[in-house]
Amino acid sequence: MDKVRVRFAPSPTGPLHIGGVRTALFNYLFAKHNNGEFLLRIEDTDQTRFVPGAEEYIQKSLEWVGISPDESPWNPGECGPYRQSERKGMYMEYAQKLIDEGNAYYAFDTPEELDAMRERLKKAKVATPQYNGITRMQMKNSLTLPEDDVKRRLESGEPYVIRLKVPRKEEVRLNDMVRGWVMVHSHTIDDKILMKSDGMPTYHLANVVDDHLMGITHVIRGEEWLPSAPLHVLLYQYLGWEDTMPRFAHLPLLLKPDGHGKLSKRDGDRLGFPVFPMQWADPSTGDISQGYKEDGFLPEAFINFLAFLGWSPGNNDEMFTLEKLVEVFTIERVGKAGTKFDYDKAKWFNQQYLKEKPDTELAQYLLADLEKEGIECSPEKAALVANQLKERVVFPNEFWPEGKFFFQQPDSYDEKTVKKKWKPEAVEVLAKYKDAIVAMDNADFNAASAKSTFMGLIEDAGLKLGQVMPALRLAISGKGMGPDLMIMQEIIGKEEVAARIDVAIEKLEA
RNA sequence: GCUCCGUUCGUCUAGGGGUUAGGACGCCAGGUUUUCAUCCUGGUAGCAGGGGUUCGAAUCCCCUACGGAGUGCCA
Repeated sequence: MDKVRVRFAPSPTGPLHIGGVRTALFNYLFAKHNNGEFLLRIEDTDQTRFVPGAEEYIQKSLEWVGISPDESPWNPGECGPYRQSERKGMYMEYAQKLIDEGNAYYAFDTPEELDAMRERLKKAKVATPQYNGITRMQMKNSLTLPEDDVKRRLESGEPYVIRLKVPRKEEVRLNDMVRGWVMVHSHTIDDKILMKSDGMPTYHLANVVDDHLMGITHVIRGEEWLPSAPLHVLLYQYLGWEDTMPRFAHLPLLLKPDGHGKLSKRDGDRLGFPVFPMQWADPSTGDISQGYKEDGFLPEAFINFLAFLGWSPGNNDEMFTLEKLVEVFTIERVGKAGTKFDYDKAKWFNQQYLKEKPDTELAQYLLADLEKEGIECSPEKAALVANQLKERVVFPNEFWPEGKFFFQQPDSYDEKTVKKKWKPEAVEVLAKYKDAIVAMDNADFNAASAKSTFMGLIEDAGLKLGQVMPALRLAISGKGMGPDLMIMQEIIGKEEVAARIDVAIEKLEA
């Protein structure tokens, strides 16, 4: 058995969306599970749709999630080039072979003539107007025109395309790894254009030729390609490559979370969550679309979530690192039905991974935000703060807004809590507590000593915890809820705690 | 319209002739916690419908319905 080689073949027509990333991921997982290679090929045969920056975006996105290809335009292997536009000269040879063997032909119809043909057929109530075994005999092509006329047109430089001559009556079968045997009658396939008038191949030809030349053993792509897969099978047959034809696996589509239809680039703005792995600025409009990376998703959470869109390990396990996914991933466990995207579950995955991260690593996110705010902080303190916060947030970029009070005096006090819990008897205890800690040695002040001091005073006053604790929290953080109050104080420090109590009393008693 | 593909809790899914149809997210309730979050426990909710085959169907077959994709000198 040849070495497994798969490819991800995006078009650089804009940012990759999560459906594309999932396709890339499944390709990667399949390749690595089988000790194979994962390559990337840029399918840029449509020059009119080229979007600057799209290719770089694809590269960066795959890098971010950790599934960089073994061969690609920016890391070429033996089978280059890896951009179809740069392979332009390679395709005509194969188109010519098809023509020579009677499996393809030249066509000279203009777009207007094609439109007219389709209109005519529609009026005649033909179910599916197509350029096929019947209609091609009424069009302008090398099958209907005299040989010398064809020759003259070709030599005069008249624009032409090359079309596949699809047989009239033939059953085309393919054994899809996800869907099993799929069979279509050749008369439902039309004479697809193989070479465009600009000299570029269409997807169909380029795809088959390149996959063959690059030694691709398995084609794993979205279900939207299933209807044209029989056409590709035909091409492999006519090109004489049937014995090395790759196996196909058509992945279920990613659907809109609400309503119906394929998930699209616009859905992100409409539904309020990203559909792109990374932020994308549209070069023509300047519009910015949010991305998972910038929104605070950890790549391992993003990958884990994506893997479960259309695949499952077959047991109840849910947490899988990329390495673990490689180990257990098989195409057999890919489902057939379309999959709706659930953002809540994506967030849950992120939180699970966030909680497991070491404090020192999480501290980096906080440190970065603090630097932007111009606040100095030691890595040690940042780690302590992250530790207190990590089980209460979903995204690392919430550390700063959620933990502001670790670094700054509260600029306001939660009204509801003030109203309910800022009572004279509590304030009295607070004042005593402040005096008590001011009298303490700095070295003696910590969560434990703060707690025993505070508890002692509450007991002396004949009050309960719940009557005083919220007032202290309010004074320190301005909030009615948050992390452990005693640990908070230890991190913030004795002097600052005392100062904040003073400020709170002053402000709230005014 | 036509061709192809699909359909298990709201969502992601396990289960492929005999299961109390399992798990996860969400939601609800209770517990833990000074509070919130985390965490723990429990609950809610599903085999699209109809025919077969079979002692027995979520599971196999057929039909219907619904959904999706494709139907371009786009990929």
